[in-house]
Amino acid sequence: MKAGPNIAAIAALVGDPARANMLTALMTGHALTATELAHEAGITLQTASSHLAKLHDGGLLTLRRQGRHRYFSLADNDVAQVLEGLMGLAARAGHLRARPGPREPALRNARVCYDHLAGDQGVRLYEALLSNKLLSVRSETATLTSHGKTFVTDFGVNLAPLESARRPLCRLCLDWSERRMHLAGALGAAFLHRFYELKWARREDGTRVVTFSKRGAEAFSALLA
Amino acid sequence: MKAGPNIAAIAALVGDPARANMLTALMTGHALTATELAHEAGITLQTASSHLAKLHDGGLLTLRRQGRHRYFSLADNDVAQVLEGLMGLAARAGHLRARPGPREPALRNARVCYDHLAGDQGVRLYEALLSNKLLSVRSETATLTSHGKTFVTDFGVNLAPLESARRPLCRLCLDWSERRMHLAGALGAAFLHRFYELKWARREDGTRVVTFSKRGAEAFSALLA
DNA sequence: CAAATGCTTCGATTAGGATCGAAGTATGAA
DNA sequence: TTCATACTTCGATCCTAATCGAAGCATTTG
Repeated sequence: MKAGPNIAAIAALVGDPARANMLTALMTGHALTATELAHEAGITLQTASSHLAKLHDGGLLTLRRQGRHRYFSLADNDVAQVLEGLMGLAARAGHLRARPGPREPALRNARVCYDHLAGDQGVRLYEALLSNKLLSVRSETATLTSHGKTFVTDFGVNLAPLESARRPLCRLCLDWSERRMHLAGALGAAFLHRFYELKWARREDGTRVVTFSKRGAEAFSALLA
Repeated sequence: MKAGPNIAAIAALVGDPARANMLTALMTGHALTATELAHEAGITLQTASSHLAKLHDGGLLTLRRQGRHRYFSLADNDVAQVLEGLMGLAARAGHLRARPGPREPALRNARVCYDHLAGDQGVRLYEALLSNKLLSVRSETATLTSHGKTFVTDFGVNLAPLESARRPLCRLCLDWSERRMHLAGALGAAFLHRFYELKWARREDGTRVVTFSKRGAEAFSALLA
């Protein structure tokens, strides 16, 4: 017997197909109700309720009661990151879902990872910030340079509330498709939110796919130049 | 049904206690035989054989036949990283192993993560390299600065074979205990190897714990200063 | 208040897979 | 060739946990 945390319990939680489907659905970053998650996983409400209780007990989900609804979401970005890691291993092992479908390439190009942009475009954003010296990396949390702060503010993101919040401003997250780092944390979320706001991009309903409009893609490229 | 890799299959592999024990044992980075792993997990050889076949099929383990032994090891650092991530979630959820024991603090201080140094000391090393500008981070793979190359060579690491190898020289890895980045990749492995060589540190038998000698700890601190 | 919606708990069924004994295969040593 | 070691395969057993129907609880709406 070895010392250390018991990973089997947590992994077993993710290891059930129904639960894995629910967790995958929550990777959009949206909070979903028990009913929605049951539908997503293709099981009855009773079964879903039991699964959700387990996931909640295991610390993978947070629960927000609102009226007669119970909204579940991923506990935090750490959970999302482990799920992305598992996706990486699964993709490599060739354990792709039944039908890769036409969405697969779109998913690799740009997708929501909990609440920030991942995929090829997510990596592009992160790398551009680095090479333009707007971001400097040190330990897990990157920090904005003074140039970076100006840049972000000019782009229309209000930094003050983000900086005072408990959540780290900049964090790094590893892609399963790109196998490279991209920007997470409050700033990562703020960027994606601003892209939506400017109508540069939008989320495909019920999926993690993010599509850039023609104008949005051009503006995005110009921003990174 | 969502698009994307099937994480349930992989997670289920890790989700069985016997298999999780084997994987945890392999986090030392040492290759182990089926018999050793069976003993480690507390199961018979037949059962272990079946589990190992599944882990191998799932791409989590690599197999090296040597004589009448079959040596299993983790497929690569990606697998180790996901396991570390799971440990982080498990530790947080309070799902610690039966008895934390006196090894737990030692494990947090310094331990082997696949083949490089993790824990508090691992983070110290990484941060010192960064703040002394011996290492610069960009995307997932950090790179040695020219000062860094001199430093590493002076320390007694032969860089040439590492640089020409297929394995990335510097990679980053996230701790479950420290929740911070530390140095992995060929260079991370080389550092740990050199620490052993200089007798600054040694591995506790059968565990992931790394203990620094008094002289070793002093020398290590001096190196990072 | 009653009715409807959203979710949980209980109980019974069922299926998958973890386990080990026994027998079989492969490699090495004598 | 014979024996021993290292491991795999087969088959039977057993147990956990996933599942859903039915009933119960909570909250909102009318």
